[in-house]
Amino acid sequence: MVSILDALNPAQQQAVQAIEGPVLVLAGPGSGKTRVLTHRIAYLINVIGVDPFHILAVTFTNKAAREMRERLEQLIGPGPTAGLTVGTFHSICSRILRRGIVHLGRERDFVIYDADDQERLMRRVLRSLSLDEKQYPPRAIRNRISSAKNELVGPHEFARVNRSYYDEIVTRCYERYQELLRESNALDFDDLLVETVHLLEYHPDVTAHYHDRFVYLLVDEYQDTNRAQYELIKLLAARRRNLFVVGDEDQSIYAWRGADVRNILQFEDDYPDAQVILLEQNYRSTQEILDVAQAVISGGERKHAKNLWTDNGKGRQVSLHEGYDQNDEAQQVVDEIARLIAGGDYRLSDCAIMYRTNAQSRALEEALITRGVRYQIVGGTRFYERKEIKDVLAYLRLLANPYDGVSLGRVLNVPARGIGERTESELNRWSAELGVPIYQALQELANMEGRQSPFATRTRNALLAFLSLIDELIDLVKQHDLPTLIGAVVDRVGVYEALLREYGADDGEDRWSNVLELRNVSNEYINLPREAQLATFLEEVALVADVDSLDPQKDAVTCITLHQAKGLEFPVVFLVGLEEGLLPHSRSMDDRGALEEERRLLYVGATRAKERLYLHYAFRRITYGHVNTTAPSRFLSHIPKSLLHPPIKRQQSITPQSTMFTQRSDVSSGVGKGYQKNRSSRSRASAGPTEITFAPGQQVRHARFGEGIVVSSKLVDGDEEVTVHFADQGEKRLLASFARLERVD
DNA sequence: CTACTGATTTTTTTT
DNA sequence: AAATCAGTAG
Repeated sequence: MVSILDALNPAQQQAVQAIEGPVLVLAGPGSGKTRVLTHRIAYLINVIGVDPFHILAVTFTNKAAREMRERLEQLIGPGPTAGLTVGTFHSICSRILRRGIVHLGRERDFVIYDADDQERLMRRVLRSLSLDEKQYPPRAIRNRISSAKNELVGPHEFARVNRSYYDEIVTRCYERYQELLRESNALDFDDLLVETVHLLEYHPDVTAHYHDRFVYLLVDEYQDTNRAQYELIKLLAARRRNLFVVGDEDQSIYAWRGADVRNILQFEDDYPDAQVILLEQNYRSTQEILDVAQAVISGGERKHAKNLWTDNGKGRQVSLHEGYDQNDEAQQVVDEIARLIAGGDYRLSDCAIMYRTNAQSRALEEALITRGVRYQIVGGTRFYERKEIKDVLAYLRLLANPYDGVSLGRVLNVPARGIGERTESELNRWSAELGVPIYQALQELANMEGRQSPFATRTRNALLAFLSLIDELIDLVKQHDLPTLIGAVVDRVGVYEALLREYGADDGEDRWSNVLELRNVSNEYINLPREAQLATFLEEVALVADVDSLDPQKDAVTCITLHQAKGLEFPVVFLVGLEEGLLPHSRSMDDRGALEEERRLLYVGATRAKERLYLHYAFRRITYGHVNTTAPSRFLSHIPKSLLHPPIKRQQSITPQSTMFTQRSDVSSGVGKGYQKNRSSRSRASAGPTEITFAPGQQVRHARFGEGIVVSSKLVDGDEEVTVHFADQGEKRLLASFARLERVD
């Protein structure tokens, strides 16, 4: 009991022990706000005696939720945390909606559409309204609708407020889009929030239920909540008013996604009796790092300036480095990492490289590969966004909900089965005419006499063959557990053959191993009741974020975007690409608000560092395939020279151009080859019949499961299936081709 | 309908 | 530099 308050400073204690009612914690970076949240929950449970069942904590990512749970278990033991609800807005809304499904006037469970699905649906909308995709880009319209939804603006109100001709088009799309969503039994990402707010607004009994259920509400990263999330919280907290929010206006970096800092700035207006607690002491960084961060942020406009301080000591000076180009920049970073590791003070996992755009990771990746430095990369093309994965998932979603029009459209001709563009649009048109989902239209077609059919016999047969394939697969759902089901679907559909045909042997095998990995992931759902496995899997797959996959145990350098780095910390941080056009990004330069957000992004990045911070920019950079000379970021000019280690040129000094060229071409060709070799050898391992390469007793390491001992190994479907006993996880069966088992000697 | 080829466009950030 | 698109031959 004492331990809950023991390790906290007075301000933190005050927050943790706050009496009932609204509480606003304004917390600077590294001030232990996550700690305060965790300890607050522990305090509520252990000291106040609150049933964890009555506590709801909202985090920004699933990873943060998981970590909070873990720390809580360390603090008060696993038993008392059992009934606690911790999750992201989206996952919590998804759960509330599934429970309240009957109020939504839907009979079936819904599927969740991600950005890609949204865009496909929008294409269908545009086509059905005979609008030109060139003139009205689906993505732009989707964005428009998405921001409207974030502000809880429905089609009707949208039309009322926005009256330009273009907006009239958007309104029509919005309406049709919603119709099609409903027909597909689908909700898009934004709908999860919107529908939940509506559910609570229009169903007082449901709200009452949640008022009884969630007596204590805690929200992290409150500065990044959007209007819908704000309303949701307001509704949930209305009766009890035990709302505990934590945030930092200086770390608001999601305005482009609808986040509204006013939510945190006006908290005291919303709740005049709110206790406000300021956490200014920083426990993370050295004073030198904080000074630089402060200098960056003070250059901007902000409401209440915080005064960050630390007693961590002065630490090393932050350094600023100019590279010749992005490859040189990457080289400098990797050299420094190698130097730090060799010095023995740091491990690879202590180092993080942060950048503004995902595209910047490529040069870094190449440099890391050439030097043989292990790394994990967050972002880029996410696993669940890969085409082959989305295709398989589309089949699975279709089995869970055959009315899902986007998924149906996605797999209708994948693999190619003679149903082309023409047939597809005719099918769309026809089902719209009937006013039924496509799946139902196909069923009608099956019941029709051949000559009544709007399709030529050959086309009709292709469509009916597809329908019976789907029906055949639907029958499998009840018969198998999830991994077996996925195996069966993939097999019946002929995914492997299709991938080989489409991408050639090497890439096809790579993609195939992704599919096998998907099946592997599904193993985690095997203990659920069979009928819940598929739905739960699909839901969680839709809501995972990329940071969620970050493994802090793994000894590897982390490469991550500044946005995703929020909430993380590393002893050593490299911020790269600090140039005009990149940070601030060129797309943010003409808007004052956006520009300020870029500044905060740099601030967030700098404050991730505990001990060492390196700032990098390049003299020139290749973008869109051609070379541009760059200027150092304007934000750097706000940092007093005295705070920075004088800019260091490359160790050998900037060598004559010719040397630079030889050096770089060496590097890049080396990378090319190394990378290729790497890829193809991985592919070969999974191609066709292989040999057994793991022997019982062999010590191995897996990224997620840790170290283990090989129990047995056998050939299955031309792949090596290794059974490994892991110390923490028990026995797992893994496929050698993609599990990336490392041998430990 | 599919597969290939050359032209054109594209990246900001993500739950 | 890579991905997507449009047009064409089979």
